[in-house]
Amino acid sequence: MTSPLHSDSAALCRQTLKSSDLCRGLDERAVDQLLSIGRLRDYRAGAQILCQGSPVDSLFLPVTGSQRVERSGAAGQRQVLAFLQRGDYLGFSTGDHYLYSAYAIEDSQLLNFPVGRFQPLAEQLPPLRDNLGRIANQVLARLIDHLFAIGQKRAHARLAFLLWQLAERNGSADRLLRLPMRRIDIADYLGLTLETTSRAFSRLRDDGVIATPDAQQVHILDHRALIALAEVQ
Amino acid sequence: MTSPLHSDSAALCRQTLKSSDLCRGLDERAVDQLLSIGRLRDYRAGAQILCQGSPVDSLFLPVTGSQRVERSGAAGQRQVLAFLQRGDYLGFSTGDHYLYSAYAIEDSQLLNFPVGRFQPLAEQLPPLRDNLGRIANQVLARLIDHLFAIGQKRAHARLAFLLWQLAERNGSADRLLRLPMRRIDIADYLGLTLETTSRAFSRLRDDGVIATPDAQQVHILDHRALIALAEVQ
DNA sequence: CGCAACATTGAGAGCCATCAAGCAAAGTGG
DNA sequence: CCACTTTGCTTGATGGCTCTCAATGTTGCG
Repeated sequence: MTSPLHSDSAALCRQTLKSSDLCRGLDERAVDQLLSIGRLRDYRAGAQILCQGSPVDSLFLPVTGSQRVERSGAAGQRQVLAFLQRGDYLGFSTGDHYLYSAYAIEDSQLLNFPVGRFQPLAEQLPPLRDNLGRIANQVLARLIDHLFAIGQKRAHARLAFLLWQLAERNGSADRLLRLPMRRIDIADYLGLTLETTSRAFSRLRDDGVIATPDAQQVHILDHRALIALAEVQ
Repeated sequence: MTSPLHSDSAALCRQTLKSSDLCRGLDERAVDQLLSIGRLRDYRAGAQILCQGSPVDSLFLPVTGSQRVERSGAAGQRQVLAFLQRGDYLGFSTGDHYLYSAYAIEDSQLLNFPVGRFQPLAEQLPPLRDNLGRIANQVLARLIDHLFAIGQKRAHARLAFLLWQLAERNGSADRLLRLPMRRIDIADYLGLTLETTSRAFSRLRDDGVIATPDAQQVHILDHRALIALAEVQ
C-alpha cells in the first residue's frame, strides 16, 4: 500500500504538490514541510480510498490515476460528485466526518496527509490556511455548476457539460479526451441511467459535436457547440 | 434602506448574531465588535440583495423574513440553491465574485457586513476564522444533499426532501410549516416545473403524508413517511 | 473458443414537461 | 358592495424525454 519514495516518484510528488493551489504563495521550506508529513499510497483500480460517514483522518492529493467521489443512498442510489485526477483535492473542506466516499477508477497514487499533522501546519502557515479557503470555494463553485446542470439541463446537454469540464481541466486546447471512468459512473454523475447516457453520446456524435474512436476516448469536433450546450463561459 | 437601530431591532440583531454559528466560541466583546461593523438593512419583497457575478462587497445575516438564493443561466433557466431565514448565512464562503444572486421572498431585514471591515476582524479573531470554515462545511453538506436529491429522486420524493429540510430547520418538533416562497421557487429548487411540483403536493396529500390548509402552509401528518421518502437520517 | 464485462441499440412503459382550462384569493375601480 | 382584473395554485390532456427491460455488439481474458 505504501511505496517507498523512489527518486522519480518523489519528484512527481513534489511537482504535483508545489504546482497545486494548496501551495500557492508557500516558500520552498513550507512545501518541504508539507511533503515531509505526506505519504504516497497506491490504490488498485476499484479500491476504496475513503468512506462516507467515517471520521476524517486524512487529506489526499491525487498524483497519478483517476478517482471517483460519490454519495450513496440507503436505497442503493448513487450520486457521483466528482472525477478527480492529478491537480485535484480530496477530503479537504469537509467537517469531522467524510460527506462522501471515494474510489480509485484506475490504479492510482495519492499523497496522503494525516489531519493530525496537517492541521497544526495550517495553523502556523497563514498562506496555507488561506489556500484551504480557496480550495473550498473551488469545490463550492463546481458543486453549484453541477447542480445547475442536473437540475436544468437535458441528457445530451448534461453530457456536454461534463465533457466541457474535462476538456477545461486538461487545458482547453486539448481536444482529445480520455474517459477512464465507466458509462455507469458518468450516468450517476449526470443523474441519468447508463442507457440514456449512451444515447447522449450517440446524439452528440450524430450531431457532429464529438467523435468517439472508442468508448474511452472522445474527440471534440465542435468546441463551440459543446460550450453552447453546456451553457458555460 | 438602512434603518436606525431601534432598541428592539438592535436586540434582535444581537440575539441573531450571538446565537449564530458565526459567533460560536466568541466572547461578548468580539460579538460587539462584529455588531459594530454590521448594518441592518431592509429589503422589500422581491428586492435583489446581491447579484451573481458582481464583486463580493458584503456578507449577510438574515434577521427577519425569508430569502432565495439562485443561479441563473443564459437561456433563462434558473436553479434555486437555497431558501434562507434567520439563522442562515449569505455571501460567506464565496470567492471574490458572488456565485449566485439573492432576493428577498418577503419583506426582510439582513445584517450587512462590508467585507473590507469583516476580513481584518476574521484575521485577528481565530475563533471567527474557524467558524467561517464551519459555515463553509455546512453549505457544502447541504449542496451535496441537494445534488443527491435532484439527481436521484423523483418528483414527490424531492418535495419530501425540501419539506424535511424546512421542518428540520424549525426544530423537528414543528409539524406545521410556513412556505413563504411561491410554487415556482420550489419548482426551480427541485429541478421540476411548477405543475409537477403542484402535483407532488397533491400526491403527498393524497398519500396522507401532509395536509395543506392553504398553499402557504403544510402540516406534516406522517413524519416517518416523509423521512423515508426524503431518505435522510 | 467460450466467457465475462462493458457499451450500444431497440421497444415499450412511465414520469415529467407542455399546453390549456378552471379555481380561489386579493386588489382595483365604479 | 360588487363586477372586473390580476396573480397564484390546481387539475386535465397530450406529447416527449427518460427509464426499464431486452437483445446485440465489442473487447479482453482465461
